[in-house]
Amino acid sequence: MGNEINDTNAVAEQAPKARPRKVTQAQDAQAQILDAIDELFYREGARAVGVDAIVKRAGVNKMSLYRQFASKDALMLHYLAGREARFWKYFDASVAKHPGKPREQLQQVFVDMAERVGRPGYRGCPFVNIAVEFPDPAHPVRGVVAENKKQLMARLLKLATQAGARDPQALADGAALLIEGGYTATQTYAPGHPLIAALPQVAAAMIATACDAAD
Amino acid sequence: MGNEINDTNAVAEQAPKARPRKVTQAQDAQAQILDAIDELFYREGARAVGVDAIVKRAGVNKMSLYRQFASKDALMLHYLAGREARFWKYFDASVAKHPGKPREQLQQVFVDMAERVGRPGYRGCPFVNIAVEFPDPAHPVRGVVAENKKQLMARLLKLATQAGARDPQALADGAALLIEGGYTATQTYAPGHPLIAALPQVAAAMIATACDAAD
DNA sequence: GAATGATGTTACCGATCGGTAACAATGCTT
DNA sequence: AAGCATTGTTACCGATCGGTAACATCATTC
Repeated sequence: MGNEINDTNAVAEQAPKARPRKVTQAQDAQAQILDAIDELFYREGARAVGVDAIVKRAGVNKMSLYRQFASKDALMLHYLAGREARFWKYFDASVAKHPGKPREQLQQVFVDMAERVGRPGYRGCPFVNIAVEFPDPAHPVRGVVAENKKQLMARLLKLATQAGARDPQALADGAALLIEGGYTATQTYAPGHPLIAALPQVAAAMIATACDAAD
Repeated sequence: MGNEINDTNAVAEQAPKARPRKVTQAQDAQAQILDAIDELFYREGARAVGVDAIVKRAGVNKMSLYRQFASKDALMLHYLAGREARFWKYFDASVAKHPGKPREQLQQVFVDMAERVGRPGYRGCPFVNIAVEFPDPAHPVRGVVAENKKQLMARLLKLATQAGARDPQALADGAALLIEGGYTATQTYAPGHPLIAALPQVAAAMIATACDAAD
């Protein structure tokens, strides 16, 4: 509601010790912080990025950060929540391209993933990265990672079942391994490595073997 | 009242403080340091482990470390060299179990790997981990990782070719993706997750599809 | 206009980071 | 015994880590 932008640019009267001060709404600061960590944590790693770098990029003050978030751990949880939402947005978009055709849906997941992670500068799966950065399984971030992968496995199993695989769990396992492998290969090999481009074909062969009649 | 605490600068006259001092050979200290980093870097991550923790665990002095190694980066390179040797020892051991049978050799790589990485407390592929911890592709450690994976791909391609795959490169790509996926899944899922145990079966199906006559 | 609570700013905390200077003690060589 | 290089020890460096106290300034409400 209500008020206009504060005009801090009125320099008509310069008080001797009064310095123009930028006043930000709490929610604005929060949004800027979330934008900053989404970029910084992903690009450089949560462990490597300090709060000073975060506030600098967000353009807010450090105290503004700590009045919105309890700790850096809390920041990481918010970061992961945002990344998880984005992940499912991608996943659902792939599925939505082939309504009622689970086999094509599963295949499309790999096609879109290969396109996405194959781009130069791709930095890998944020869940994989943060799991590696925080080896302690009891660390809060590990819970978010586990939950994401658990739901992913459930979705894969559902698709494999709907696709008519003889052994749906086996196909879901294979798909899950290929997904983790595709993510990781972008870092150990390279985002543009032919291995990444081969991901859809490898998945296609796996799906075909699992679904087509053989025995 | 003491001014003896006050002067930390000039310690001229003091009682003879003869203290027993442990003297270690340089090579002994070096070996202890290498043992320490092999454990610490792998267990907690190279980024999370400080040199103070290293010298403490190695039982040597910090200066002894810096007289043997130029920097922490140099330590990480030594660590990776050791890990690479161990990796190829495992790989060659799997291959050696089936002389002259490339298809069984390739399969055995997955069987042994699943057993190894499925153990509780497994902390993932050291190359994957350090690549994630140091996002900058120009960092020295990334070169070691790239070289290891490049050689792995070459070995996989060789095995796939010898195994008579119709498209050896496709099989090698699939195998490489499964390997990366198996490593990573131990961290994002868990070392004891059924997904890891399913790795050999998934690989077996992939190998069969790639090698058995179809068209 | 005064009170009030939210925000901005500065300065600081203890701990740890990777790395080093300076010097005391040792062992080996001659 | 004397010299000498190597090793052990302490104490320290500047930078950065995550996090906070204290206070100045703001916007809003009474």
